[in-house]
Amino acid sequence: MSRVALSRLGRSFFARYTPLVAKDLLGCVLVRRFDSKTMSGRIVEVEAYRGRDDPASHAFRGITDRTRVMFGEPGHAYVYFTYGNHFCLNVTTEVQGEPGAVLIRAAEPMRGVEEMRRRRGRERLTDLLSGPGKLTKALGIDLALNDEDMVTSKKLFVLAGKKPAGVISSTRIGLSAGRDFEWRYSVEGSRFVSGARTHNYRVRDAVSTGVVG
DNA sequence: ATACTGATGGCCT
DNA sequence: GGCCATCAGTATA
Repeated sequence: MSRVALSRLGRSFFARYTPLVAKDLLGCVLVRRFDSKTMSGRIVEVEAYRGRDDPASHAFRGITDRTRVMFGEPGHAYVYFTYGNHFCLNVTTEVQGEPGAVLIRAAEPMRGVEEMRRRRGRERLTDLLSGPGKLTKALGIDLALNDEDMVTSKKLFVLAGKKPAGVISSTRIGLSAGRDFEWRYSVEGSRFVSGARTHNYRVRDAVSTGVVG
């Protein structure tokens, strides 16, 4: 059995222009580790958020209690609670003092699938990590992990991965300001991105399995 | 396939 | 008080 040693992403990876970090995170492996369980997924969809130049960013209006970690050391988890129901996971970017973060929107399940199913209460692989709120629920990520240093953490980190063949950039989702930037990046052709169900993939699945809902 | 809506709570003006 | 970096369900067709 052969094994490829994947190395953890270091500080310098994150200390760069946020849209570049976002694009380079595609294909990397997000790992969530508990004492006895490990879950992981290949990142397939992300969004970049910056600061004063980005009206969609939480950091647009400057530093607050919530956004402080976006201004801090790169490579930390920025976790926030939204819509009264969900958590979203970001990784901070840019050099210390310069705000930036990449929202991890979707991933392809790898290790710990049964644990993710249990936490999500859903069976299909494409329902486990295919959206920012789903992903945090499946991986057990909440405010307790806010500001976690993902460069050194045993609980949450990112491994380098294979660069995807095709990358699509598009406008970001679920916001009103900042619609002009194409800072959403996704792996071309992936069935594991958010909203895939409402596009062509359901049809393809139905054909390949011979089952139509 | 698309549209909409309720849940539910923190953040910011 | 209004607005969300969301999701799951329902309605309509």
